[in-house]
Amino acid sequence: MESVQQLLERLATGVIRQSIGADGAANVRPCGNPKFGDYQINGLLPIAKARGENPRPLADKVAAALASALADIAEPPTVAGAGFINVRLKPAFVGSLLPRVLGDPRLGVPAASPARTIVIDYSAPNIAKQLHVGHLRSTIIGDSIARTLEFLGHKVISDNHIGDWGTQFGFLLRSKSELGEYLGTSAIHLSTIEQIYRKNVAEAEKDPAARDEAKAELVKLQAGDPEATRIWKALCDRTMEAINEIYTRLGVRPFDHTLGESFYHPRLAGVVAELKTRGLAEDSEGAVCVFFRDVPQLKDKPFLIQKSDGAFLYPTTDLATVQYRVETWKPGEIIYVTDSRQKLHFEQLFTTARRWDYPDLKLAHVTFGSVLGEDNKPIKTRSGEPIRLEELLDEGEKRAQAIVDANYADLPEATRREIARVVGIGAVKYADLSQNRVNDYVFSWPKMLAMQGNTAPYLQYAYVRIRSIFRKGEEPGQGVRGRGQEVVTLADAAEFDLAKFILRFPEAIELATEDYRPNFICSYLYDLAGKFSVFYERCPVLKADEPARSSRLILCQLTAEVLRKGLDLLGIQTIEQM
RNA sequence: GCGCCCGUAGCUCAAUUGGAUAGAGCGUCGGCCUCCGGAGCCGAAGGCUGUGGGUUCAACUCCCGCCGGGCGCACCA
Repeated sequence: MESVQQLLERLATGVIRQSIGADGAANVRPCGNPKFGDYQINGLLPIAKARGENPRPLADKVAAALASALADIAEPPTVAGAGFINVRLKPAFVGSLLPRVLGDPRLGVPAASPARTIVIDYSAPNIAKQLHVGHLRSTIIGDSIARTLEFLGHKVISDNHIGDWGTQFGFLLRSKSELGEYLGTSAIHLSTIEQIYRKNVAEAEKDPAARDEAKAELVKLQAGDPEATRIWKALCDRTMEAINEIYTRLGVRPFDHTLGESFYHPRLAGVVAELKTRGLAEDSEGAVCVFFRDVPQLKDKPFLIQKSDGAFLYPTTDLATVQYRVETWKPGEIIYVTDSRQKLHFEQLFTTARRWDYPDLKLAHVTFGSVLGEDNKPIKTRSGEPIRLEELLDEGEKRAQAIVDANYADLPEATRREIARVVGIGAVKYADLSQNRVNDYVFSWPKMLAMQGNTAPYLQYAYVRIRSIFRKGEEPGQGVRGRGQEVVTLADAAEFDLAKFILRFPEAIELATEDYRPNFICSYLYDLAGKFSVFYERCPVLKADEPARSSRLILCQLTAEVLRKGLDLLGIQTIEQM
């Protein structure tokens, strides 16, 4: 269904055209300050400027015409400031909308039009390595963006671009008999594989013979040697098994595709040849490069697609990946979620891809900053190693468990454990998603697990309190829907305020989608929970007389559903009690 | 050297993409429990948005210059 903002935009733009004959958009925004009203029309200022007229008289004219056009929707609009038109919604209009939102599986969020095919590339772990904090942001930000785009009705294709090819396998395969033993018999832990890798790297640093052996192993693998290939395959399988366990714990959606770098290997020579033929790439100092001489920021930053020894590089694979994705899925857009340090690489990649064959393809690099420790430096263990995701999730659950045990000793143990799991994992994810992704953020257990402030536990608790009303009142919740009640009465200011805010869920989704910023969903949900709290303190639900009781139950139900859906778009679960 | 990103309350962060009086949490101070879950709610104090110019009816937001911090820049990914 159409959102309130869209409705106002459509109507006001029409009125502007009719009343003053201008083509400009109404540019409807929520009012920054509620004292002015609910929505403000900002579009008259640019129109007046273009015409060289005083905006106030123009705005007066439009406001007068709007009064009748919006008669059922809003109070007569008023003009304020430099030429803003303020719109104040009528309770009856808002009340009439709520049952429709309740009956809408999308909770009032309009479907994307047109729906597009969007490939999203995130997480991208490496074979033979454990997931660590470095993978956390890409994985959960990507997952949330994928969920949100899909909710809007787009065709989303998630593709995990695994690091399954490259020099690390030379070092690993040097120990292939050792690996073969482990991989052949039982499940080997990734930490053992990492140890073997580190041992070989260390040896190669000291001993040139060891280095040559590693190189020779890599060559064998790349030439398709059966033994090397078998071990490599087993390493990939074992790693993905372990990584999928973490994905399951994290609650990220399964990837639609997991196509690693190795998948693109057969295409690489062709990519280089084609770019050279097309004149986009050229030989330089023995290697093959793409230059961007006409782009000021990139003019002294070549993009290397083939080494002087003939080997291909990360950029080559990424170009081949674009080619494959376009051929296979014909997407309108490809989104990459990686840390901001790779920004230059993606600028080069995108520029090259556009020049190559894909001028109309939208390419987006969604960047994010580092996770910092309490010392404001990238978070590490005492020994300087990256923190493994497994440990991190363990600790989150453990800390949540301690809080739950202390507060709810009366609940059965299994219930407490489930609560701790949902709260602990949710807290870690929410702490990350609630922040503007471009900044670094400081990782802090006490803050993310706090019950007050913009945290997952606070929102989960808000949800639980609402569900508790339905349990207590023996109202099944779903019973509220389909009761056939047409109008919600909104007598109290707190009811009206909450109701209007529920109708703004689509705005939050739109903001979050435009710039791939899940934190807009977070701050909306936090504000929603705050408005609900005010309502909850001031307006008894179960003890209220009709029709207030039914109306309030609908408000409760809607708040709960929006909270649950919003958290779901963040990849965070809710529970019924905690 | 070149390029990119970031400087907002004591601390950790928001700010609807150029809109009206820059908002939260923590911390500090003060209120609210015969009432649906107090892990809660309400209120107060706290700001020259790093800095100097510019564009605009309007700038935390855009442009230029400084000062701080981070990151990246030819054979790793």
